[in-house]
Parts: sequence; structure tokens; C-alpha cells
Amino acid sequence: MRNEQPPGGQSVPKLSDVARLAGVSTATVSRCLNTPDQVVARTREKVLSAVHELGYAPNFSARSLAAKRTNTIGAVIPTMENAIFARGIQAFQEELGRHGKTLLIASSGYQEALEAEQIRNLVARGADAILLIGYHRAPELYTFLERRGVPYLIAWSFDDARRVAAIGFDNKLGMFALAKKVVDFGHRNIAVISAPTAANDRARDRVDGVRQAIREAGLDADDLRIVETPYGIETGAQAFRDTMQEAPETTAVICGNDVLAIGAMRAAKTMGLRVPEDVSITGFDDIELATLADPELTTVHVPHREMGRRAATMLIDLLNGIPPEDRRVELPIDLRLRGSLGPARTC
Amino acid sequence: MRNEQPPGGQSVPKLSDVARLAGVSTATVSRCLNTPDQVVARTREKVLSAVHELGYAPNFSARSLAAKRTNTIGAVIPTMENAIFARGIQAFQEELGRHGKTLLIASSGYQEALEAEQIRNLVARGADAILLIGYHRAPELYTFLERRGVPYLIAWSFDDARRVAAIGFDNKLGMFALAKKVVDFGHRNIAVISAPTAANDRARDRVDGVRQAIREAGLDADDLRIVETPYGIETGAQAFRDTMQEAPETTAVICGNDVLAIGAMRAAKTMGLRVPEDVSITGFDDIELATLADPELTTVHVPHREMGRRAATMLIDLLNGIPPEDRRVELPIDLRLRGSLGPARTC
DNA sequence: GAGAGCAATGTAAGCGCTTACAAGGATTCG
DNA sequence: CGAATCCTTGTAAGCGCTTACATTGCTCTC
Repeated sequence: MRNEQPPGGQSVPKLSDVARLAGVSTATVSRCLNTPDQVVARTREKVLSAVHELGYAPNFSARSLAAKRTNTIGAVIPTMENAIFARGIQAFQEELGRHGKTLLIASSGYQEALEAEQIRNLVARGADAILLIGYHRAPELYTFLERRGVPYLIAWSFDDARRVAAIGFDNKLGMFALAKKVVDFGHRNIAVISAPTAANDRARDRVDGVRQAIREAGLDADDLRIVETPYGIETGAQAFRDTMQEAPETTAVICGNDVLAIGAMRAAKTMGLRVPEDVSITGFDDIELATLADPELTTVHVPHREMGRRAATMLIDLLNGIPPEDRRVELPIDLRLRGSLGPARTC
Repeated sequence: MRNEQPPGGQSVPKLSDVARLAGVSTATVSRCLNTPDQVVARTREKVLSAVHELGYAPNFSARSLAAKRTNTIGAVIPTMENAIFARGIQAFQEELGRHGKTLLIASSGYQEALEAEQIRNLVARGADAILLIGYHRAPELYTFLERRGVPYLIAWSFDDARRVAAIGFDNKLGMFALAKKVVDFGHRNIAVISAPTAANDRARDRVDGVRQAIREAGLDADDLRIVETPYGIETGAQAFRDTMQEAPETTAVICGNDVLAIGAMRAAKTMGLRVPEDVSITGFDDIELATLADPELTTVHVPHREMGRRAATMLIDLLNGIPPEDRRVELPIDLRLRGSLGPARTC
């Protein structure tokens, strides 16, 4: 815990020091701290004042070891760098804090193997429960968690067919609604810039949503130009440039997320294309950037903070033994139609 | 650690299970895992294959309790929501991971009392060392950390006069250079929108930098209009509106950070003010948003990723006993002159 | 070839806490 | 008023690991 005997002076007080000072047993001190109602008021005061006097703080490792519980919740997110998860995770953490839990965050950099490692790592570190983003991962990981008895919750995705605990939204439906609007605006030459779909069900669902909208509009989904590129503004910009060069007839570019869309808008600007007169661009997530862009970005709004907050309470419910099947929440999402989407140019 | 006996079946393997299977003592297994060179190759292989067969993973609580070391580094940052710290912290975490350390993050929401609580919390949770943002905090906290023998590193600020370990930059100097440029552009009616300075030395230093530039230009620093507002795009926008209403003669608004500046730019746009023709706006930090704004934001560039990465190695050095006075790094910062700063309008 | 020296492994004592169980004391009730 | 009951507190056995120290079996050296 400490890497050395504090050179400063006295050593760190332990529970037995408090017990001695208060004139009670260690069990009583422990109870004062954990289940105060089990201790009569007079004793409690004595103990608490001893705690205060010594500046005692429990050693979490010892506590966890003895109690077989760490009060730590783990979360593996694809990235911390972008605002997509930051806001939701912040709310998640705040709510956990309110319940006396600590959050341990790991990021996987959108790499499946790294995610698996991080999950195992969090479990080894004693996470009582784990928050995961999206459903896609090796089945062994799910069985691993179940064997270990570690509850988990999927967030940022929701699929009614899966029986695991989840809070999220229907990525496909959201994108379907948006793509439908794009079609309604008269666009027929549509391109999609997506994050890599191989290990990312959210990205995949979103692309599927576009496809379905295309089909329902009586268009041929095979004509849809789809390009996948890693997450980032610059990659989005590059994908946009490539797309418009190879298919200049494109009038609308549907991006799998706001970050790619912002990149696309920036590329459009440098290419001298006006948005939305020459080309419409849409995103997904409604991060803060969306309304900062000029024109503002048409996108699908996701209630990040609410999702984070409720994910925390759901995870605590799971910890309290509520069965996962009962903890499944689909959040509504809605379109935010803004300036970046306009009627198709009639060339 | 686990909240119940796994319902799935066999229980979690422990070190003694590995020892039994490998036919060695628990001490040998422990050494295999921690100091492999102390174990002869043949034994090591036996042990490792037993580890693999059982799917053994050490219990971190037990390990920490016994070894008095958690391999966990704590960090208390003002907020996770904005990109300011996200990038640096991500790099920090990546580098820690490379050294087998885990990062435990807490956020204080820019509240001094909450920060104190979080620091004590991280220490109680056994953080081997702690990363803090800026110097400003109650002296008791510093003595607390020193008494506990927990090394700490200050980041995002650098003050050569302080002898504690730090990696950062000179906020005052950076802002001084920027403000000088603003003055060079002919601006005489300058306003400052700053984050609250009471508990934030970075914000304070930046304002001081502006003041000094004003004085050195032979202007009266008392004429400088300074408004403080909490961190956020919308608060920045509001502060800008107030400023321009009360002092329409203002030709340049120097913001304490990019987020406030972005808010100001947005407000300018809605007020029909052209940037930089009618009013120049500058920021500080050079977050991603800065180059997405239109016009792009003139700001002070901070090497976030490098700072995060090096903070990690420095903290590990501290853990290895290198004295804090030797671990003090001032990073260079430089101006990024972009479109949002132009000559003062000659009304 | 015997003693010294060293490398590899084993033994066992905790690390600081929680909690099952036991014990004592107060309260209630017939 | 004694037995049954409940409430409060104490006793002590671990939780799973690390590590000081002891032991064993080598390899060297002269």
C-alpha cells in the first residue's frame, strides 16, 4: 500500500489503533464503519472520535480481501479521447460515487484483443461488476464473466433479442430514421463513411440502418458506396475526399458518427464544396461538436448523460442480485435536423 | 472480490491451487510471477503451465495487502468531460500500462473541497503515487501526502520556484506572449474571459500574463476588463455577450481557455459580429476544437500527449526513489496564430 | 574430497480487515 | 421473579498473497 515506512514520522494508523484508543474491539470499530446501526450511539461516538483523532482511513486492500468485495466497478471503453464516451462516463462515475463505488476505467483503443485483456485485468483487480460498450466480443469473455460471477452491463447498444443486462439505444433504428430523412430530401447518390464494423456492432447496426432505408425507398442498396475508416477527424476528412473524388455525383454523405462527420465537413470546406448546397453531411451521437460546426450538423441525438447515470444504478441493482433479464433499458433517440442536411442538388 | 461463490461451477483458482498442481510451494509460484529470474527454468515452466491450465489470475487485493504496493496510480483531474485533460490523461494511462501500472481516475468538478476528498480517497484506496493538476490546494494536503509517503506529481503547471515534482508549462508566460501579439495587432480595448481564478493557479497565471503584457505595452492594466465564469461553451458565450454589451468598444477578447473562446466565437456569430474584423478572439490549450472553429482559433499550444506520457515515467521514477526536486520539467509552449486574431478595427 | 559459497526452493508469519460465532447484559413476559 | 429473547460487543479465524529466513543440494576451490 505504502511503498515505505513514511519518512515523515508516525506510521499510518490501522483499525486496531482505533480500537485501542476507543477502548473497544476491532470488530466494533469495523461495524461502526460498515454497519453503524448495529452499534449503540455512545460507542459509535467514541469510535468515530478516535477515528478522527488518528486520521484513520481504512486500507482498501485489506477490506477487499476480507470482505470479498472491492466496491470498485470497472469499465472498458473504446477511447477516452473523444467526447463520445466522456460525457456518459462522467455521469456514470458521478452516480457511482453517490453510492460509494469507485470507477476503474480502461480503454481498449477500439481493439478487440486489448479489450479482452482489459476485461480480464479489471476482474483480476477485483471489479465487483463491469460496464462494457456494445455487445460484440468473444463468447469466451461472456462465459468468463459468468463463471466468475461478475455482473456486467452493456451500454451504448440495445438489442431486444439479447437477454443480457443492457442500457442503450437502437443504433440501426436511429440511423434508419436519419437515412430516411436523407432520402426524403431527394438524395439518391448517397455514400456512407463508417467506423470499422468488424468488431463494432454499433457501427454495423448503423450501416444496416442506412441500407434498410435505402431498400425501403425502392433504391438498390448495392449501389450504396460504403467506406470504413478508423475513428478520427482527419480520417473522416480523408474518407470524404476519396469518396467525392471517386464518386463526384454523391449528394449526401452519411457518417457513422459525429467525429467522422466533422472531418467530412472540414474536408468539404477545403475542397470548396458548400454544405448542404453541394453536398449534405450527417453524423450520429450529437456530441458537443455537432452544434459548433458551421453549418450545424444534422445528427442522431443520444442521451449520453442519462445513459451513464442509469447505467450506474442498473449495475448496482445487478450487484444486489436483481436478475440481468430485468435490467434492460432501451433509451429513445431522436433526430436533430440541422443545417448540414438539405435538399439534393439537382445537377 | 467476488460477490458470491460463482454459481457457474468451480471456484476461482488461487495461488495455492497452482502450487499444488505444479508440485511446488506457494512461495515458488509467487516468485515465478513476480521475480521470474529467481526461479530455474524447468520449475518456471511447470508453474506457468499450471497457471495456464487453471486460468489463474492473482487476487490484487491480497497481493496489495501482502506487498504493501498496489501498482495503482491515482489521478485527480478537474473534469473528464472536456478535451483539455482527456488527451493528456489518455497518454498518461497508456504509458502507465506499459509499466504494468493501473490508473485510477477521480474528477473534482473544479471544486477544491471535492478534490481534497478525492485525494484522500485515492490514498485510502492504496494509490502508490498521485498525479495532480496545478499547484493550488490546501497545504494540509501536501503534508498529508508527504506523511503518508505517497509521491505526487503536479502537471499542467510549472513554477520553477516550487520544489515539488512537476511537469507543465508556464501559463503566465504563454499568455503573456499571446497577449503581446494581441497588443501588437493594435488592440487597445481588450477584455479577458477567464475561468474562476480563486482555486486555479493556471487560470490565475494566465490572467496575470495578460496583465503583464498590457503593462509592458505602456497601457493601464486597471482598464482591463476581466470577467470570470465557470468552464463551458455556453458560459463563455454568455460572458462574451455581457462583455460586448457593457463595453462595445472592445476589439479583442482574450479567453483563458479554448472552450470559453469557442463559446465566445459562437456568441459573436449570433450577435452578428465578424471575427476577426469586428472583434478578435483568442484561446489557450489548442484542443481539437480550436482548428474546427471558423475562423480557426488563435491560441497557445500545449503538448498534451507528451505531458501525459512523460508524467507517467516521472511518477514511476518517483516511485523508484528519485527525489522530487530532480523531477521537474518545463515543457515549451508556442503560439498558434490563426484566423481569429486580426488587426484592431479602426472605429 | 571436504569445506565454503551460492542458487533454488520451502516454511511460515504476517499484511489489515471482516464476520461467524460466542458471550454477556438488558429487556420482556408469563 | 426466572426464563426466554433480543441487542450489543468481543473473540478469533481466516481472506490470498508476499517475503524473511531456513533449508537443501549444488558447484567451486585448494
